[in-house]
Amino acid sequence: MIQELKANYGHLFEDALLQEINEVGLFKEVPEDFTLMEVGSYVKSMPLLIHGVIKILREDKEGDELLLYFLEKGDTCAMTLSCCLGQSKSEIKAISETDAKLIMIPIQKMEEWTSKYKSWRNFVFDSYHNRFMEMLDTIDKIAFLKMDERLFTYLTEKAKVTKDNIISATHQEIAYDLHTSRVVISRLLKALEKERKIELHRNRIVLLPQ
Amino acid sequence: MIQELKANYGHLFEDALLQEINEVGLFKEVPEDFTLMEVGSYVKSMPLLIHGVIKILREDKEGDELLLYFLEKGDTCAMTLSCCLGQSKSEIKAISETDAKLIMIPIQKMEEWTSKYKSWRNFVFDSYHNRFMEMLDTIDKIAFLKMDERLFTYLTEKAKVTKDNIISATHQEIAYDLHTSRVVISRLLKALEKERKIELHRNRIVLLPQ
DNA sequence: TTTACTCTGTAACAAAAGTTGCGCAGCGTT
DNA sequence: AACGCTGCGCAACTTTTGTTACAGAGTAAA
Repeated sequence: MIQELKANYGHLFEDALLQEINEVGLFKEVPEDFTLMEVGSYVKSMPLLIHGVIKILREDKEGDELLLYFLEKGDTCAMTLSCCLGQSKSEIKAISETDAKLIMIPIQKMEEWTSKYKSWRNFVFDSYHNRFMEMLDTIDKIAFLKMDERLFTYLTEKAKVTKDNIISATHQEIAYDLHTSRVVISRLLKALEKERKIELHRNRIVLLPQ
Repeated sequence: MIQELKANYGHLFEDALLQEINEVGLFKEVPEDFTLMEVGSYVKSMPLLIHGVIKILREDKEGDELLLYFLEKGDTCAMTLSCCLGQSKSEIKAISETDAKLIMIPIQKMEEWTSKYKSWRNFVFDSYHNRFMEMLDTIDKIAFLKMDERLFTYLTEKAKVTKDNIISATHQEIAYDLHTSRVVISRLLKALEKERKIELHRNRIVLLPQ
């Protein structure tokens, strides 16, 4: 584990902290589409993402979903931070978008490290900052963009995080992420295809270079 | 100043910290509708809200606005925190909803206190947590609610923070906060009046007890 | 009082998004 | 090949939201 830890967090944390992480951290490997966290579940540990992509979703009482943002390697989940420190339940859902590798840190260590390591404190603050910016970005998108623009940004961002111009998803899955209906997505995808921005296939969308 | 500081933050901070705040903090009193922060402005100090209500807005390139949430006494602005620590420009706009009293803390002190005082650290983390929850709430509202529900929640929340069932605002002002058009607001307000949830007057909306 | 301005109500229309229903193509299973 | 399932396309329609235009009410200043 130590190599992967160093590769991703070596520039952030001092050696003593890396050592501690290595001792208490639990290495975890999950396949694609694995539910890492459910709404309402208690948070017992905080994940450091080493490899892969995690998508963070919001869910309302009716079970409607909305994609908030993607986490990539080097990221951690601000909600977990927030919940650990606030001792509360998770307000979000986390699902692996690809297979992923994580290091799980027991929450007791978090407070300890916050006083002990300046680099850890900075990491936590930075994470909050980054997630805060992502949230603003998400709000911008739902508030200021129309569905066709949201859809296209969704596709490009998904291509970006997975580093693949081919998006493997059904129209229904995309509709869930954007909180709309399958028909609407099909309609708008068709329009994007007519504009020669994408190519449509079964279970697969190809982003065309502009 | 020390009394107002103690009254609002005494239970949070230890005496030594209160003393420091009292020494370096700048007391500031602003009237209603005063712009405390513009998008793109540099953040030089962090506000602790002592009295009044501040509304936090998001603005896009076209100048379209959207209300994010209200800050009340005991709150601080997470964006300021985030910007101070990240050394960046403000991404939001802050306007006093009522007249307000604040204590402005120079940003240099923030880092210092973060290592020095556990209570300060907790305050900062709690603020992040609270703001994070507010953001989720805002996202829920724009993503999952229709405009009529958003309007009604807006009115009840505004009544709650100002502690007044009479809301003094024009339809246009409400439209700006909810990022829609005046006509839409007028239409929906009329419907709410027909449902006997509100009473409409010029420049004034009365929330009726249910 | 007259004037000017702001705020609100309403109609008529346009655009965007959501809904329903159905047909068919692709694909794996039997 | 026949069957069944899922994914997609499409038409027709409804609802919601946004736009434009205008009239009248309320208010303040001249």
